[in-house]
Amino acid sequence: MSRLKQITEAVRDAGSLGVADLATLTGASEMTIRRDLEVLAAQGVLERYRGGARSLLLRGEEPPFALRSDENMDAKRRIAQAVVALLADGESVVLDSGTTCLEVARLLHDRRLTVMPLSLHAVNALSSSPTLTLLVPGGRPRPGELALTGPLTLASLQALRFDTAVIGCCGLSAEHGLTAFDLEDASVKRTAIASARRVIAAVDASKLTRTALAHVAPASALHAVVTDADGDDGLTAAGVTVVTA
Amino acid sequence: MSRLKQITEAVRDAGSLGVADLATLTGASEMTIRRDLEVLAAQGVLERYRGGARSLLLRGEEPPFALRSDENMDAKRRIAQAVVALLADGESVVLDSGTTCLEVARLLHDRRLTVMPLSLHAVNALSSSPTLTLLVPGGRPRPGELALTGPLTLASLQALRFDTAVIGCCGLSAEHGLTAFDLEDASVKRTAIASARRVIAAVDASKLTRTALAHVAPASALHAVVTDADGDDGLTAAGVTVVTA
DNA sequence: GTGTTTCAAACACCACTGATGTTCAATCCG
DNA sequence: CGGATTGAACATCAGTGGTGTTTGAAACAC
Repeated sequence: MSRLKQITEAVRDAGSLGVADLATLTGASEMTIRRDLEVLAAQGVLERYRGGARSLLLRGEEPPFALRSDENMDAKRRIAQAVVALLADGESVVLDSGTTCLEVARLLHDRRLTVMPLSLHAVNALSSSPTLTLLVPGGRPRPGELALTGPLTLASLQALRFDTAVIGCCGLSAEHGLTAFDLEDASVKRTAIASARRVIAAVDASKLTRTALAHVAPASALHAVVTDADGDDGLTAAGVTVVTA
Repeated sequence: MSRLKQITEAVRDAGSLGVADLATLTGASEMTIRRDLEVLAAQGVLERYRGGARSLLLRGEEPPFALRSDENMDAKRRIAQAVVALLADGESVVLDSGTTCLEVARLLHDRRLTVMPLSLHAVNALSSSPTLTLLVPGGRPRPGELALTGPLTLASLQALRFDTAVIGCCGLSAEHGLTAFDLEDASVKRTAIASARRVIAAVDASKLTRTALAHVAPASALHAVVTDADGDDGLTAAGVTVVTA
């Protein structure tokens, strides 16, 4: 686990912590801790005060992208591999934001597809590909996440029809369907789903038990769910194909 | 001058050249030359054959972005500084693609503005800014250049009204107005100009004598031209304010 | 105001990365 | 077949980013 994440969790659990405590905890020098706290404060994770920092992370809120990106890497990579196996050459694909979908993007680099990623991270991962046709949606990128949202994004999606939508999410259950932390994001996901003939959800197992604030779509809107553990949770009963990577 | 550019020009001037010749010319080893040629072939600059490479660069065609980006850096930076000095806080700005405008983007990082860049390079330069509101236009990024073009880009521009358009170009003269190498690019620039109240052209002196294929707008459509040398070329007579950086 | 704590800039250090050169076996072309 | 060319593998080296230490300044407590 990276020191940044270690600090984030320690401060979140304690509410607030001193620089010296964090130095002891991590084994790093106080100066390094200060530099880390500066980074985390810039990300909005916590708030500096003289001598320490206090957490700004609320329950039910998502930790910032930079801290999630290297979490569960192997699970995400396996899920991504299973997802790209479901895509046929020549297809047009809309690719959601999030760390799991970013792994999917990395695997698409040499494929022959038309892809519209909904996050600038994925756009950057794909912009050097000579083989695929890249379509960038308009929109306002959310800081850190770089997920595109807003009316320009919705308009870009509504102007097109895709063969497949690959959707990541923050929560998925048979009962509550697909849910997201951010309202704007949810509306983008909904529009992406509406403009695709086939919908694949890429969800690591930790999301299968969670439910987030914003409702995106019922589980029945999904054609396939790719996940890394066999916690089915009644999705098969709801008529969804569950693929275990 | 970078070795890549040196190789590009040598091959362009000779039509084709051997690996050994290039090694002697640049002072690098043959292996390094081969690796360079591989890079340049991937950029579409030249074509490999056993023992050497042949140029693919036509006259009147633009060398790829990666080779232009470090050309005339100081001139570009001075022009960019003069351009940002013309922008007031709170303004909404559409920022064209190209290397000069990328320098402008770098200087906007800490300003308070609303910016829509027309190239992914500029988007990346600005995506970490906490102070400005970044709007990404939709579109298809052109390889290398990463300039956004196509109907999605035009639609994004037409949906908005900007205070100022900062436009780069490939050629500018009082007689032929603003011109660009790429037809799609020209249509994007034209739309950007049409959706802005004020138009600033950022043009280094080498462009003031050149004229490219695609017509964008007459010189009279520009409110100000920022350039690095005082080669006026009759622009002032055409009613354009010329700012020399 | 004074003393203590905390902070940030400056510098040194180290690991790591990316670019380059060298070697050598495989490959291509005449 | 034979010489030239190539690309893979390894060694080397400079540049970079992250970390620790020092030191003077700033902030806080009294």
